[in-house]
Amino acid sequence: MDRKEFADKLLKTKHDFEYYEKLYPKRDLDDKAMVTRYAPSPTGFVHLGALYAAFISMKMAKQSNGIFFLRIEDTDQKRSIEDGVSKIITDLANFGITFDEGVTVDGDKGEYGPYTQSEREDIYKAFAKKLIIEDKAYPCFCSPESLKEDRERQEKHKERIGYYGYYARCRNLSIDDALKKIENGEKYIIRLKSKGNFNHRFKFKDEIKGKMELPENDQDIVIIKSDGLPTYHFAHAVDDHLMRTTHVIRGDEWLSSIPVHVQLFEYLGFKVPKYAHISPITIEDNGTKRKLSKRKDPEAAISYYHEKGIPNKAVMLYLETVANSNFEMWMSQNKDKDVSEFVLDFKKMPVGGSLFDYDKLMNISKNYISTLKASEVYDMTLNWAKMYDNDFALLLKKYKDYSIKIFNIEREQKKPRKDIGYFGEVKDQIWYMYDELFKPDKYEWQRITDMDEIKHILDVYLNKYYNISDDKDTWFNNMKKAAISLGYAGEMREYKENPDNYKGSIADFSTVVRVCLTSKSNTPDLYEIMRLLGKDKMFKRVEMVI
RNA sequence: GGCCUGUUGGUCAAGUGGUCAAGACGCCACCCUCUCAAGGUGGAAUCACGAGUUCAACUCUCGUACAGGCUACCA
Repeated sequence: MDRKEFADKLLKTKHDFEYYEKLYPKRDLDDKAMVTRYAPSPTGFVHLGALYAAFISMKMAKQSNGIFFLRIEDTDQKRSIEDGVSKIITDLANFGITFDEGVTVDGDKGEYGPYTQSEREDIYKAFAKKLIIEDKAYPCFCSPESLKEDRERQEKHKERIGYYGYYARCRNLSIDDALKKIENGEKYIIRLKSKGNFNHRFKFKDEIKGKMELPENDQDIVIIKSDGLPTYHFAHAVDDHLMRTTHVIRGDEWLSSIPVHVQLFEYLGFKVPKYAHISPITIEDNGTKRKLSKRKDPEAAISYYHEKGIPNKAVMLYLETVANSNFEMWMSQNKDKDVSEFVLDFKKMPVGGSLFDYDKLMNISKNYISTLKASEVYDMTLNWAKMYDNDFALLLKKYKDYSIKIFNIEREQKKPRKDIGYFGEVKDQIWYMYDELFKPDKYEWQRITDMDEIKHILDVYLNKYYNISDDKDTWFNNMKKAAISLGYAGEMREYKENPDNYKGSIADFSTVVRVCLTSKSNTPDLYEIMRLLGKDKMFKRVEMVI
C-alpha cells in the first residue's frame, strides 16, 4: 500500500487539499493592507484582554484598509456554550468592534468560509492527508494512559516532557504495522513528524516583541484529535493560510508555540504570516502581577463595565492608551480630530504586562463624559438606570426636561464639570434634586450649627434678598449683601485678613443655604441649583429644617 | 525541572552610549474660589542587583535576583 492509499484509509475526506487551495483565492489587496482576525472560543464570555486584542486587530486592519474577520474556534466541544457566539458578537458590537467578514448572527459573510472551525473538518483532514502522504505526519496509537506514564517517567528523570525522540513510539511504525493496528480496532490520532532539533535555535521576529531566538520544535504534536477535529495549532496554520491572514495578533501566551506554528506552516508549504504577540493586562495580587482572571477579578469581564455604567467608549479609550501610550498625548494635541485618525503602532505596544489602572480609567471616563451634551448624559444615565436602578429610571423619565437641566449644570461650556466617572454614581450626586429622593438622614452643617442662627440666615436671605429672576452676578451680590447685613464678611479676602471682625464669611453663609436646600455641604453651583429647584421646593425644604 | 520573555517614580510610560531621565494617572502643597468637581502653579518620587566593554552605560555583553508565560488528544 502506498502512502496515498494509506492516507485515504486513515482520513476520509470529500476533497483533497488542492481543491481547497483553489477554492480560496488570494485576496485582492495592496501590500500594506493587513488581514487580521479575532478568533475566540464560543464561551459567551468576553474578557477585557480579549476585547483589547480584538480592538488592536480591528484597528490595524482598518487603518491599513485591510480586512478584519471573526472566526469561531470551537474545536474543543467541551468549551462551547449555547448562544456563546451571538453573545460574543453583540458584546463586541457594543464596544464598537465590528467585522468585515466572518461569522455573524445571520450566518457567514465573506468568501473564505466556513468561519466556524467545527464546520471545516474536511478541510483540516485534507491537509493532514497531504502531510501523511509526504511522510510529515503519521497515525499514533498510544493510549492516554501510556502517554501519562511517559510523562511521569520524564518528570521523574527530569527530562523534557512530551512526545519526541525515544518517546515517539508510533513515529516509525511501518504502514503495515499501522494497518494491522487499525484492523484490530485500535484508536489513533494524527501527529506531526517533526524533524526539528531542540538544540538548534531559529531566529524569529515578532512585530511587538522584536527579535528573539527560540529552540526548534522536536515534539510530534497532535494535529488531528480522536474526535476528528484539529488541535488549535493545526487549525491555526490551515485557517490563517486559507483565509489569507497577514498578521496573527494574539496574546503572548502563544509565544512559546511559535516554533510549532512556523514549522507547521513550512511543512504545509504555506507562507508564514507575521505575528504580533500582545502582552496581557495584569492585576496586582498579593504584591505580584498576574493576568486578569475571569474567576478572581470582576473587572476581567466586560459586563463589569456595563454594570457600573462606565461608557464603552471610555473603556476603549483606556485600552487604546494601554496599547500605545502616546495616544493620550496625541488626543490632547489633536482635540479637533476624530480618535479614529490616530495610527496605532505595533512597535509602541508594551512588551511587559500592564497593570490594570482603575484610576486611569476613571480619569479617562470623566474627561470623556465631560465632553458630552447634557441630553446625551441624560440618555446614557437613563439607559443604565433602566437596567440597574428602575426607580431612578422612572424618575428620570418623569422629569426628563428637569433632569437634563440638572445634567447641564456647568456642563456645555469650555471647562465643563468633570464629576461623573460612571453612570452608576450619578444618583448619589444628584438625588437631592428630586423631592421623591430628598429624605436626608443628616444635614452636613459645617461651621454654623446653631439652629437659631441658621433659621435667621435663611429667613433674612430668602425673604429679603433672594429673587429667582436674578442673574448670577445679581444673585451673588445680593447674597453678599445679606451676609454683610448679618455680620458676615462679603469677601473671602476681607474675612481672611480680619477673621475676628466677622461672625463668619460669605462661604459660611452660603453653606447654610446650600445645606438647607440639599443637605449636602458639597454640591455644584448653588445659583443653578436654586434656580432649578424653584421657589416651592426651596420653601418646602426650609420648612423641613426650621 | 526545561524553554521563552520581561524588569525606568505608587501605576502607565518616553528614552537605544553623552538628557537637569519627557509626559499622563495618583499623591501632596499653594493659587483661584460660595462649597465641590474642575482649572492654574509647584513638589515628593524612578533607571532591580553585580561584573564587564567604553573617555562615557538607563542604553551594549555576561551573570544573579525577581516576575510573567509555555511545557495537553484546551484554546
